[in-house]
Amino acid sequence: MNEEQPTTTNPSPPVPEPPDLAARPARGSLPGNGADAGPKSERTRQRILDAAARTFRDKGFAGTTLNDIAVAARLRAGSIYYHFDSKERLLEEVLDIGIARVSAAVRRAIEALPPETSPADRIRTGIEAHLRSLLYHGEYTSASFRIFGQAPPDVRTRMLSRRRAYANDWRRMLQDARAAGELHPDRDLALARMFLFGALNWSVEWYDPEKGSLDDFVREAAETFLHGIVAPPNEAAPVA
Amino acid sequence: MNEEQPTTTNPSPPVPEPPDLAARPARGSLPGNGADAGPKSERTRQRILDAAARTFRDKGFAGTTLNDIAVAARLRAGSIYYHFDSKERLLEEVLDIGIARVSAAVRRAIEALPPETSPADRIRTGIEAHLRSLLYHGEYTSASFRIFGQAPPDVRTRMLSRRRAYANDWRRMLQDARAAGELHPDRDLALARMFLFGALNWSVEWYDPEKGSLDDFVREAAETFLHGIVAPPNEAAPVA
DNA sequence: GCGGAATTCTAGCGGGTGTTAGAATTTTCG
DNA sequence: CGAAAATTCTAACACCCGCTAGAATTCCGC
Repeated sequence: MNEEQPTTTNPSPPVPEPPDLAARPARGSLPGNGADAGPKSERTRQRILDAAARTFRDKGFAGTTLNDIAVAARLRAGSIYYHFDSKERLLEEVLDIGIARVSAAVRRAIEALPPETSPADRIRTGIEAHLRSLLYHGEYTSASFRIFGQAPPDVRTRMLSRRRAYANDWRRMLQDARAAGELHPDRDLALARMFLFGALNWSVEWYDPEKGSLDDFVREAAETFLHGIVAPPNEAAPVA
Repeated sequence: MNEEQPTTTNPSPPVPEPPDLAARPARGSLPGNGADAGPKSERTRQRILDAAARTFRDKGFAGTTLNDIAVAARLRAGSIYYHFDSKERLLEEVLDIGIARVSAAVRRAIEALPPETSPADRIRTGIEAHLRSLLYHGEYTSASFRIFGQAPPDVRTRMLSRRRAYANDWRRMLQDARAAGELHPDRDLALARMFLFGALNWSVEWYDPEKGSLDDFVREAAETFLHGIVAPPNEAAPVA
């Protein structure tokens, strides 16, 4: 299931990170230059983060050794402490990146829609964007959703506010669709939203990109959530 | 999120366990009596299992100490080894119980239906049974679905066959419904099935029994999966 | 209430953990 | 080039882990 991903050296993904992620303290303060740290060690920082995300996802938080991460990032365990204050804060940043990437991708996709797009179509677009981002940055996003339950309590509560913000985006989208009369009036929207999260996030555990195009997958996923699996009753021609 | 469930002392659940769970070796072999071990230590065994399930679910496998379990089971860590061969096998039994309870509950519920029940109604019943059992034995079942990813490889592969068997039950139910013409012909049934698992199992993370009756919840869940959230197009009276 | 089996506890071994201080090395740039 | 800053490594500390052997205790039929 997790036997050495075919990713060769993990090319940094061509997705612009949301710039406000976390004003990182950067232990070695720069002398005069107040701007960003030299990109020299920034790349090792990224290597550590990538390695941590992948290892956390595969072995869990407590099951991951700082040495595991160090080996994957091609340095020694002690050196990690030059870039991060503790194992816990390393986890926190990984979780943060995972949530931030997904929620930013969804927001961007929806804002790119023409203003007259119907609320139901916005939901469809949101689902597709969530899935794409979830499956593309598998290391961070699936770590974010698999490891969350085992995070130390303080980390978890700090993450919860970020989650809530993302959940609010979806709550709003669903309410808009209902207000437009596009949703079945009996549906419980809170349940539907949690259902959706469960269904979508679980896909990182089983989706296999070799068994069909990603485009088809995300389209079909949105369709299944919006319309269910039961055939519409209008011109049902019962076979035989 | 999991701050001390209101369960006081975890009363042993009144659900008859499937009897073929795992012919447990019972280290202290009995002299003449070949039948089951004396119920004396059987209850401590259960206490250990309950404590292990809850602690595994809350802290993950590697994050759980044998001492954590021992404290929750009111004995000393070394004593656990009288009942179980290793931490790994303790995990294995917890996972096993979780899967077995859910799949047995679903099978039983469906076999209790009148034979003329339509395939779609069978699916509805299956969903409701899965959810009920999932939420009722929260310790084992949610451990089973949260911890699976962090289990040691050999444990995981051994569990996978049990999972596959349960998945096959669902595959069959969905195929029957399609053969009966009750499902939308375009739907991808493999995707729908995984969607369903994700949505249902995620509910252990958020469902709050104080916010509405379980009956309403499971009914609404089945409805959402079967028909989706979008309003049927027939007599759509656009408001405004 | 005695005696032997069943169950639990105590104490400890070997090993691996996160973390740190300081030395060693590499990078940067005047 | 050479010195100062940035980065990495080495070696160790204190601690806790899963697990085991054997002593201590509890249980239970006679």
